[in-house]
Amino acid sequence: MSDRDSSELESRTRYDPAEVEPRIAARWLESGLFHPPAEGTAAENYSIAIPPPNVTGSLHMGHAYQDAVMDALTRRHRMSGQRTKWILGTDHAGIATQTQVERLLVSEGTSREQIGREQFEVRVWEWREQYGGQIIGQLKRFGASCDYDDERFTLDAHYADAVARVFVALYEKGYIYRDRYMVNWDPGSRSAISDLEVEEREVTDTLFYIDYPLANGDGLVTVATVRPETMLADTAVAVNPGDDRYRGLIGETVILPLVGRELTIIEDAYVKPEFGTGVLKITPGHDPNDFAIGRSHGLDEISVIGEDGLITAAAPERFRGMTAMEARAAVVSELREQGSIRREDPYEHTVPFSQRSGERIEPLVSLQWFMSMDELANPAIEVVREGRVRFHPPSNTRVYMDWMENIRPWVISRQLWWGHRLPVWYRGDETYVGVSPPDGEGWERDPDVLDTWFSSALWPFATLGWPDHTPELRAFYPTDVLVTARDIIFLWVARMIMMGLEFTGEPPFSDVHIHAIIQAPDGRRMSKSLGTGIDPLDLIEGGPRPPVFAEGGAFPAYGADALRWGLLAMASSQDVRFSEERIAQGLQLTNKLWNAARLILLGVAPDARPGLAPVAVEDRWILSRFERASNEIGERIERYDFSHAALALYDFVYGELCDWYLELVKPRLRAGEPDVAATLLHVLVGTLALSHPIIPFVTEEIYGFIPGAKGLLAAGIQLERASVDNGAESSVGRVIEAVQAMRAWRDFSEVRAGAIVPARLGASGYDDTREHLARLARLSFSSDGGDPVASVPVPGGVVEILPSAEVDTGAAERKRDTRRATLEQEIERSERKLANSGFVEKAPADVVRAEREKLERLRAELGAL
RNA sequence: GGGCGCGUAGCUCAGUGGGAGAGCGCUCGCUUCACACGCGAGAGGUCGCUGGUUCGAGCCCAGCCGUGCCCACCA
Repeated sequence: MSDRDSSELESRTRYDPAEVEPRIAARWLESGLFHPPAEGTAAENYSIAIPPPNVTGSLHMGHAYQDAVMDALTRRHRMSGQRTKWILGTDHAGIATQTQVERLLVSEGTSREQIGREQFEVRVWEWREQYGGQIIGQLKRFGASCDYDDERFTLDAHYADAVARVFVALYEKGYIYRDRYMVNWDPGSRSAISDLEVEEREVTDTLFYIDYPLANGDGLVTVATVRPETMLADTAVAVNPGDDRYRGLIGETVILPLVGRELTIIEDAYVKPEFGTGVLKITPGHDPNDFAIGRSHGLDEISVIGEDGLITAAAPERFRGMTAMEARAAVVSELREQGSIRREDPYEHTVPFSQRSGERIEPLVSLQWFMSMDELANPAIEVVREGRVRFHPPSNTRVYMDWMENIRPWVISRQLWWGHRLPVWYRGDETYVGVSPPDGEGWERDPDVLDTWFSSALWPFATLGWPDHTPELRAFYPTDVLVTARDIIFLWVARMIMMGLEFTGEPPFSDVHIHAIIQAPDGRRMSKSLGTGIDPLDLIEGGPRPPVFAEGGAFPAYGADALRWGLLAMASSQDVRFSEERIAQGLQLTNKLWNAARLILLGVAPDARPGLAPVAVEDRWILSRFERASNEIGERIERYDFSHAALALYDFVYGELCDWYLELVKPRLRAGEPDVAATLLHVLVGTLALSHPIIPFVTEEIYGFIPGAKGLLAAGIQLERASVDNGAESSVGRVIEAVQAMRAWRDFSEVRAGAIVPARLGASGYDDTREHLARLARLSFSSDGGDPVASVPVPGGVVEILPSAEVDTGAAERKRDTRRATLEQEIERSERKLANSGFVEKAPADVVRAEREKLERLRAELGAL
């Protein structure tokens, strides 16, 4: 270590992430370490494809957590020497991006319709130029070790070509087809959307009971509906075939009020006799159930509500041009006037809303492109069943299977302008589907674009150059693991598996880690619109504490390491509340590690090097404990159990390395013992390497000060392994217990904190650690002296406290009484347990033996008092 | 309606059959030459409720209560 290093370490008494992290991030990026050569095979290499964030989005807490997980995995594998690629890119995010730009246009007093499609696309690309780099910059600041030299975008020319090829191939196989069918129409985005983009919300509507007179004038039937305006499109009335009340009416006709159309009374088992009146109006044009019934009975499909949300020419003249809600009011008012409404009840139920626009879904029959999923689903079910793709935790397997086994066709066309335009052209009745435009005159391209998730489904291989047989594809596909939250298992994970199998013959990853969702501190969803979001960058660099926190004020600059550690530590179950305390704990950990390193690096000789040369029992102890911690943390990470890995790391650094080992060896370090310097450096470097995947910045920074260290810690290091040493563990474990017992006694007995207390060691097993006990408990051992004023039990015997001015005998006496009472209680409990014949006969022998030994110990201690 | 979770110290959470733990907060004591974003020692839980299995239950089983999320075509 140079003098400059030394004086720098001397002065930097606190770890300052705000100063360190940007500097380290820059070194990583310059190193080229994150851009692996496209060599070897996917089996020997390691790769993860990032769930591509929206191109114009910014890093939110979900990303931060997910990226901490992926980076821990990526860094760990890279350090082990594998070629490791974290595939990076962004998603064009059709509806989301288009909506943002449309909002901008509105604020400029124009609209996409006014400026036209071509100009609109220009504006979106401009928007992308302006905001597209933001999240990438944030990932760099976060320390995510993605391959930034190889960034993809789902609308790149090559990617677009892959999308078109997939479309054409599936069309040629007959899986993709055009059809008039009922879809979820989102009036907000004026597009069809898929079932997965719809969410059900509780609303209170009015249930209207409306009389439909029989055509023969002989009475009427009453139907119940919450959407009276759709009656304008009724094409039948249905009853349950087993419903005796209406059996005689089947085949009869009723007159549709306000319209006058004759409707046949049909029978269908779907109708629930107990609901309403047991008579259901059938509106195939505006209700998914009615649509199905209509198709099976061959009914007409009338659309009285158009894609613009207005009443169409299919309805009576006087309703035309009204919005659906206006039409409802008009219909109800006319029905009321003619006395056709028999009842109105408030009715609570769930109705579909668009997740995107938040508007109520209008089910419509529409001409759209669909994709049949059954053929693709079967192999995707098979790979999971065979365990070639595994979910972690495994409970998600069932969620996946249930959905896949009941999969329905997917509406893939969207009436948007931002996205992959369908590779489809029309001329009169002709349809042409191909990757390039058809020859000849008069062809018109389909204006629609594909659902964003269609292109996302190709992500793991389209990013690597598919359909070309690139070296990247060979080296990094299939990827190893997919890390995501459970909300996109269907939207994305399932579809990637299906597409991967169909087009590459292999599943795109072998493991799927479904991680916890971080909720706001108050338990609500973290979301910008709810005001419950927390910006990860505010935690990293310091920023205002948002209103979800009661305290207010500003976050300190915790740094990316603290955020990463905190997020990993807090998230074990499927939902977890955000806890700022955990982030603060992460900062403590980085500061602790920094200062432990300062102690070691400023204490050892300049020519000291890491080495395995344990001489004292505590050296063997720390090496053994490190070995265990290393194994445990490694296993936890490999099993996607990041919270326990993070907590185990904290426990090792605090509870073993700093609290005990460093305290135990301070005298030897000051004395300049070369062996202890070697062990200290060895353990320090080992700890840095072990923690690097979780807290990369501070570990890299410290590594730069290790004497003789070359290159980057992120590249991995060679470290000789020690072995577990049970003897050393038990010997040091014993002295730790003894020190704690002595400190507790001192505190209780009100002995002055700094006082050295004369004592006599009346316990065995301290041959190697007698001096440690004396120093850490501030005792001065002697072999003579008068009667002890107190006797403190420690493992293997007692420490007898000799009279001195430092010890208040009254306090010592109180201590003794308390201890006596505790001992008596515990002895009674233990005796009772051992007197229980059931326990002695049935419990395992070692449990019983341990209980007997404990009882003896307690009795001996009581005797000594 | 079906499924997946959760309910343990004031707060956020570990703990899956043999004497209740961590971090933060709180109390007491320490300006001990790595760190006051520090060190040491404490106080504080009938482990949601009720039954059951077991020699023994925070942990296993059943039911109930509370709470969060996902899926689902009852007008």
